[in-house]
Amino acid sequence: MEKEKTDKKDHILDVAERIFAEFGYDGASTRAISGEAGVNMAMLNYYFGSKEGVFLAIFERRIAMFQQVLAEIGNDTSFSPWEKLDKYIESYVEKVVNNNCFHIMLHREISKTKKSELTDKITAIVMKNVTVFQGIIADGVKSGEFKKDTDQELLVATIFGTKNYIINTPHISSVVLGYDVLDGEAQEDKLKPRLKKYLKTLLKAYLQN
Amino acid sequence: MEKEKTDKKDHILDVAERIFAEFGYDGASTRAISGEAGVNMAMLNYYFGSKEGVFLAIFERRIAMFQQVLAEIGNDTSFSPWEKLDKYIESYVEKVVNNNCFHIMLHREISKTKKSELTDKITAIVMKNVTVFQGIIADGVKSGEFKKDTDQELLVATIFGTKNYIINTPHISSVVLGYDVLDGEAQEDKLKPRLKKYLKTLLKAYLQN
DNA sequence: TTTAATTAATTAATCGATTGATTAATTTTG
DNA sequence: CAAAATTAATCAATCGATTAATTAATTAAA
Repeated sequence: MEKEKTDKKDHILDVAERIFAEFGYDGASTRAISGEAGVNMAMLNYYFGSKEGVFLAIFERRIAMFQQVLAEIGNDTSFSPWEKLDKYIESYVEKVVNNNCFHIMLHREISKTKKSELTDKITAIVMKNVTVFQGIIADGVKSGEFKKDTDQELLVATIFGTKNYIINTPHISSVVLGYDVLDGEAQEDKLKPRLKKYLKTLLKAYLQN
Repeated sequence: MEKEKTDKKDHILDVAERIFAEFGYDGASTRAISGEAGVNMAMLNYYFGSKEGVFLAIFERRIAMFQQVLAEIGNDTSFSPWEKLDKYIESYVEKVVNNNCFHIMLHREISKTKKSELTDKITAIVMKNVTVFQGIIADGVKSGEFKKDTDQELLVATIFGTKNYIINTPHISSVVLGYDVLDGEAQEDKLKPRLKKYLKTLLKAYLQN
């Protein structure tokens, strides 16, 4: 019973995540979400309080995933900067591609120039990831393993931006790459390994002495 | 009079572009747009037919800008691949930063996974730019000036993605870079030259033999 | 174990507010 | 005067949210 309820809630959040990715936060109506999820509209408010509550619940559910990535690599001193970089790329590409709906939803909201409670919250979450990556780069430069005269900040934009471009503009990137980047099978067979390899190569080209 | 009318229309589109960037297409109400522009709400429909008409009018107004970039460099055979690349970066960074509201608005809409007439239109526009860039890279590889074993498609994602990340997630990139990336003065003094230089360096590192 | 009481889950109907759009009347312009 | 521009008022539709009533599930009492 307790388990079933959680499953039902999870099902609603799964559907909501997809609908938010399809239509955007404002474009996704609670009727569309509840209808697609096969539950009464009032259940959304019963479970999550409000539409924004649904949105935030999706976030809370995924935050754990993000922080796991950080915990894995973050302050592990047994790895070299290059190894850390590799592990970070591996782990991050994996998580982002697997949760592309959430990722698309997140970035659509954060791209609103008007500040709000929501954009602040999202910014804080994303910044955690950025900071870890920045730390790895900074350490590598400090220890002399990475080239000195690099633009560390814009390199951040490149790594996250490349990944965003592929995931967040699927209509474009699917044409460029020649296969549907949102298709699960294509992601496993083609996109993930290719993207990992490319990002590593790119970083090496730019950071190597 | 004819001139004034055009000015008024342009003013409305300027305001609408900003509001769309702030709140997204669905989040931006026609009342907010007309109110901010200081015109009666009915004028939007009188001039542009509908809310979507306003949105499309913004596009039509900016498309010229995009195609200008293409015309400048596109098929000019007097430039070497490296020169073309330089010019493309210069021109593109300039246009995108100057029209960041439009750019944000465009990418928010194109990130909707659900296909629609609108996403198709936007995709077609963006693809024109992508194709030109791809052509420059392909030519360079063909002529032997660029390294052979590169991932040309993902390099596209990197160039456009880096720029997108800075412009489309201003709350993040402003923190990372240390200044407001949406501020006109900071854009001229810091962002533009830095971004141009970085992208050229990055391309050189990845493409040079 | 059966039954009564209590809580949780779910539904259909409806609320007021806001949305984009339209109308008809008015003002401005040529 | 005639055409274009502009306004205030209002339209139906949709939005998120709430209500009160009903069913299902859990617990307590006998």
